[in-house]
Order: sequence, then C-alpha cells, then structure tokens
Amino acid sequence: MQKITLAIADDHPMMRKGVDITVKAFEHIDLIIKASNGRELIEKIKAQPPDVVLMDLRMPEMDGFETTTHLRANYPGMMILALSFFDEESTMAEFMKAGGNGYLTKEAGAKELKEAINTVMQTGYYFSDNVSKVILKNLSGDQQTNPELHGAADFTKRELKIIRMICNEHTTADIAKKLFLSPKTIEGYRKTILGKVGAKNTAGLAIYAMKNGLIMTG
Amino acid sequence: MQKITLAIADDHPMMRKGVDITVKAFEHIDLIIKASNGRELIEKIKAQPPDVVLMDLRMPEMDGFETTTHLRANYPGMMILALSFFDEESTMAEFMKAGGNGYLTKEAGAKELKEAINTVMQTGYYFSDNVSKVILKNLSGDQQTNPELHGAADFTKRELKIIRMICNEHTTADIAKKLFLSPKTIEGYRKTILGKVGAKNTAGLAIYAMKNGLIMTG
DNA sequence: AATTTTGTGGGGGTTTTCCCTGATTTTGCG
DNA sequence: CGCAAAATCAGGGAAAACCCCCACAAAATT
Repeated sequence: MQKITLAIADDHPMMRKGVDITVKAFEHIDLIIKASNGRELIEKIKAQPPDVVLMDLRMPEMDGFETTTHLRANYPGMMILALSFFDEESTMAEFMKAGGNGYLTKEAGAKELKEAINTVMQTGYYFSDNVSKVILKNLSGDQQTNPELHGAADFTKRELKIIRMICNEHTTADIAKKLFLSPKTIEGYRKTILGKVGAKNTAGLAIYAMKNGLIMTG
Repeated sequence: MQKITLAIADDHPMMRKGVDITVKAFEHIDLIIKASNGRELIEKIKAQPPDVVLMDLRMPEMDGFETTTHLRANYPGMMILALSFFDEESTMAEFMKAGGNGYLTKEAGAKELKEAINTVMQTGYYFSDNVSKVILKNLSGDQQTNPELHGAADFTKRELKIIRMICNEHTTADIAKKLFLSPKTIEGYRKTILGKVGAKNTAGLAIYAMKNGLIMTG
C-alpha cells in the first residue's frame, strides 16, 4: 500500500504545524512539502510533486487562487484542497473555478482531514459539509497494541520467589544467601525476569509485580 | 469514564486551531479553554479549571512563565505542559522552575500529544523525548487523579514528581537531565524519599508508591 | 525576626544492579 | 529415550544506586 504524499501551503507556521501534527497520526499519509506561500510551494513541487495539496487561500507573494490555477495547468491529476478558515461562498466559488478539488472548513477535525484526503484521492473531490459521516474505524493511534500487554508472562516457581524477595527489598547477595545459591544465579534470574516483564530496572519490576498481583498487598 | 479536560494558551490562533484539530480526534480529551494569553487563560480557568494546560511560553500581556507560576500556586494539582517550539534548555529550565510538569517539543505529533496528556495525568510529568512509554501504558484511563487522597507520608511536589519518575524506570541521571537539575540533587531526593517511606531500596519505594496510590494504576 | 523546610548543589566513596559473554546439570514431558 | 525448558553457576565490566559528609539560598512558618 502506497503512502499518499501531501503538501501544505500556508503562510502561518503554526497552521503548518497544526496540520503536520495531525497528519503525523496518519500512517498512510506523508507530509512531504511545507511552504509558506504559493511561490515556495511551486518551487518545491517541481522537485517532488505530491498527490494532494492543502492550500491556504490568503498568502503573501502568491495567493491560493493564482497558485491553484498554475498547479491545475501543470499537474492535472493533482488534488488541491482549500484550507478555508472563512468559508464564504464567493471565495470558495472562485477557488473551485481556479481548479480546486474541494475544501475543508474550519470545523474540520483530524478525522475529517483524513477522510478529506482519502476521499479526494478516490473520487476527485471533497466538500467539507457533505460529510457522509462514514463511520470508519477509529483513527490510527487510538489503540496502540501493547507489545507485552500482560497476559501476564508466566514465571517459574523460582522466578516468582525471587520476584517476591526483590520486592521485599532483598539484594542479590541477600537472596543468594537465603536460597543457598550463588549470587550469579540470582543475577541471572534478575535478567530473565526483567526480560520477561519488559522492565528496565528494579523499579519497573516492582510496579509490574504489584499490578499483576504477583505479591501480596497486605 | 471521565474525559480529560484541556486548556490551551497560545497567542497564535492557528496554533490553537492545530491543537484543536488534533485533540478532536481524541475521544477522551475535551478542549474546554482556548486563550490567547496568560491573563485570558487565568480568567477562564476561574470558571472552569481544566485537568491539563498546554502553555505557549511566549505570549503578550502575560507570558507562560508568569502564568505557570500563578497557576501552580493556585491549582497545585493542575498539569501544565509547555508547548515549546524553541527548545532551548535555559527556557525550559525556567519553565520547570516555575512549576511546569513537562514539555512537548516541536517534533511532537498527534500521537505524542495524546500520550503527553495521558501520561501527565497518570504520572504527573511528561517529557517529550522520554521513550520509556510502553511500560506503564494501560488501556485508557479511568480514575481521575485525586492529588492527595492517601494520608501516608507527605511529600513535597518535587518529591512526588521524582517518585513517579523513579517508578517509571527513570534513572537518576535521566531525571536530572529532564528536570534540568544536577544528578546530585536527584540523589539527595532519593535519599530523602527512601528515608520518608522507610524503604531500603528502589524496589521498596516502588511497592510503597503503588500501595499508597502515589502512582496511577490505570 | 527567627527558625524550619524545601530546593539546590558538591566531594568522595561503597554497594548493588545491570549487561555481555559463556557454561553444566537437572527436570518435565511427549 | 531424547529434547526443551528450567535451574544452576562464572568472569569481567559498566552503570546505577546508595551512603557519608557538607553548603547555601529561597520560601514557608512561627
């Protein structure tokens, strides 16, 4: 599955950041170009044309209408969406006349941005307000599957005993002495245990043990 | 399941929009306050205090440092994250000194924003570059943080924050770096903390923290 | 105003944990 | 029986934690 490449042209750095932040949550979309005006956008597009362009209409140097006209002439297949933070009809009409593929209104959320990009790629258009509200599954990043989410790793009896002793503040040497084993053996267990629970140190292990009921809470 | 309430203070409307867009994708987070400077933020917070504040540091009228100091004094349990688009250490150090709970660097994506908010609610801190994430990750939160519920020993805010970081497997050096303090200072805290809880080592501390609800169990 | 607590740091050291290589013996089970 | 997992141990080294001592400034409390 190919990633969708995206460009944004907006004179406001914070807006670019906002979009940047948003699309970073979308695994299948790559924001490859950020430009602060039309001229800069066109320059960058020469080197690397994106699939979709998000275009602010009010920009210095070269505004969104002019830029859209140029892009439409030179890249017929490119999808151009207006980032409309003032959705006056007349403005939008002019933009569509210039060759735009649709627009996002200011109410657009991350979900809609994603849908807009997907839709415009599939159908060639997207309009913010006719949102069919197709219920896609959750946005990416909603449930990040935990690698070692505890089905609770299973421990051997020895390991369990040692875990409990560690949680009772016994040191390696201490445990070794009490169990009549070599400290090196206990060290080995510590390593194995840390590996099993995915902890980086004793603190993490102790927390894990508590959460998973490996030790008595009394 | 309770939603996490969020406020943002940033003089730039587009930035607010960016965050707004982003958090709208998060079902469990409600952006309830948008302010353009510290004074406005404080006013709005009087009516409706949020769980977490995202704070730009450079703002007109009343900047992020001043605002953070004020909020920390009046809302001890409120989580304050800096939106740092210029991550100079000195700036961050000043912010942390003012009582901040952590910071998001400019590389932060939607996923990280979400995680930052979740994490700061669970642990009381978040630092953009900390990669330890997985460990205490649990399915989305439920219990809200009641700052002081358990009598137990009483800790200062600093101590509490450090306890949580220790339980999240941060090393002394690590903590020092993130809080812009000397490792020696952290060492001092460790000693004080161990003394207070009557633990002999980190394992004991972690167990204590769990038992006494010093850290969120998710 | 005086005192205590909190926050911040330093020097110098020992102990403990963590990590990398290995290894041998026992035990459980198909 | 044979094999995998469990249990046992080692050398050597790096990192982290722990433990003394101490000091000073800022803030809170009295």
